[in-house]
Amino acid sequence: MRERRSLPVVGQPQPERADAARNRQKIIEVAARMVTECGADNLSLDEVAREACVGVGTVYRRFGDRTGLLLALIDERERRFQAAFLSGPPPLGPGAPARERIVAFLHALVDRILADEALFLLLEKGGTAKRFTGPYRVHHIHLATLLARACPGADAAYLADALLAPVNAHLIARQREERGMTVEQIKSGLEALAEAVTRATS
Amino acid sequence: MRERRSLPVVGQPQPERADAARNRQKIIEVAARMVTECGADNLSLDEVAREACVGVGTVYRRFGDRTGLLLALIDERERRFQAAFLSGPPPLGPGAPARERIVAFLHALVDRILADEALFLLLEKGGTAKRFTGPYRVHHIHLATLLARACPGADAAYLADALLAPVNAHLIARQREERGMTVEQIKSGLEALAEAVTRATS
DNA sequence: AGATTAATCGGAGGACTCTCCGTTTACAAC
DNA sequence: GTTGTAAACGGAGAGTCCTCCGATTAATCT
Repeated sequence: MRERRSLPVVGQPQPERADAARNRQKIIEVAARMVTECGADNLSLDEVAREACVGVGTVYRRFGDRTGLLLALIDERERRFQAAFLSGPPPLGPGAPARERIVAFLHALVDRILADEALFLLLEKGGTAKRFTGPYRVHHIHLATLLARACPGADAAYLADALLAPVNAHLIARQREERGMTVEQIKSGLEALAEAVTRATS
Repeated sequence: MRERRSLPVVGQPQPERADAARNRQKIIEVAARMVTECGADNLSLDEVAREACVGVGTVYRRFGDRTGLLLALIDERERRFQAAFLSGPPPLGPGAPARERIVAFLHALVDRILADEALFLLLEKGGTAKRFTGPYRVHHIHLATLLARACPGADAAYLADALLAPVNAHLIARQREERGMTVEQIKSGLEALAEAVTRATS
C-alpha cells in the first residue's frame, strides 16, 4: 500500500478521464438526436449505446439509469430557466412583489415543461426517488420561499407542492389533447389558483 | 356462413366462458396475494401467470396489460369508495353543502389512496392513457360538479384537476417519508387549499 | 520510454413486459 | 353422443432495462 499519488482537492470533483468525458458527450448528443427524430418514448438505451458506438455498460456507468440520462438531457435548458427565476429580470426574477413572481413563475414553468414535453413525460414515469430529485427540488424551494413571503403564517412548503402538482406534463397533455384546453386557459387557471391561495392567507 | 346461433342481448356484455371466468378470478387472487406478501413493485406478470398456472398470454388477454391488472385489483375498494361519495351519508354523500362535501371528499381520497398505496404508486407509473381512465375520471366529474355548485362562474373542470393533483400517491409518500408530514397535516393543507379556492370565487 | 494501477470499457446474461399464432376447449345445436 | 366453431389457451420470441466482471486503457511516476 503506497501513499496516494496526488492529494485530492477537496470540493473539486475528480475530473473525468478523457475517454469518459468523450463518451458522455457522445451519448448525450446521440440521445438528444434520437429523441428529436423518433419521439422520446421509444428511446431505447440499448439503441443509444449502439448508435454511440459504446457498450451498454458505459451508458449506465455514466448516467446511472434511464432517468439519469433524461435528467442530463433536460439539464441545459433547465439551467437557463433556473438562472432566469433566480437572478434574471423581474417579474420572474427578483425585484417584483412576491405575488407577481409566483404567477410569473408558474407561467414560465408551463412553458418550460412544454418546451421539453416528451422528456418530462418520460421523467414522470420514473419512481418517486429521482422524480423529486432533479429540477423539482429547486422549483419547490423557490416557490416555497416566495409563498412564505406572500402569505406569512401559511404552510408554505405544502402550498408549494400543491401549486406545483398541477403543473405536470401528463396532466397538461391530457388537458390539451382530451379536453381541448389551450395553453392560455391552463395558465389562467393556474393564475386563479395562485391568487386564491395568496389572497386567502394574507 | 350461417346465421348467428343466438341473438346477442343488447347492453348485456356477452358472458365470459366458464374457463375464462375461472382464470380471471384465479389471476386476481394470486396477484392480490403476491402484492400483500412481496410488496407491489416487484410484481411480475410472468410470475403471476406461473403461480396461477396459466400462460402469460392468458393474463394479457384478460387484463390487457400491467395497468389493467392493477385497476382490477383496485376495483373492489374503489367501488365502495364511489358508492360512499355518490350515495352514502353526508358530509361525504349528498345532503351537505357543497363546500363541506368537497373537503370531506378530499380527506376521504387521501385515506383511499393510503389504503391501496402500493397499487396507486404503480398505477401512476403507467402512461397517461390509463392513468386518467380509471378512478380518476369519476373523481374528477364528482369534484367538478361540487365545485361548479360551490363557486359558480369559475372553471370548475380545471379547479377539479388542480385539487386532485396534489392527492397523488407519489407526492404523499414523499411528503410523509422525506419531510415527515403526518396524514393530518396533509389533510389540513388540502383543506386550506379547498377553502381558499371556494372562498375566492363565490 | 516503460511500468503501474485505478478508472473505464463492453457485451453476455438475467429478468421483465408484451405479442403472435398454432392448438385446445367450452358450449350450443342437432 | 357428435359435431362445429368462436373463444380461450399457452409458451416461444422480440425488444427492454439494468448488472456484472474480465479485458482494456488513460494518466501518472520513475
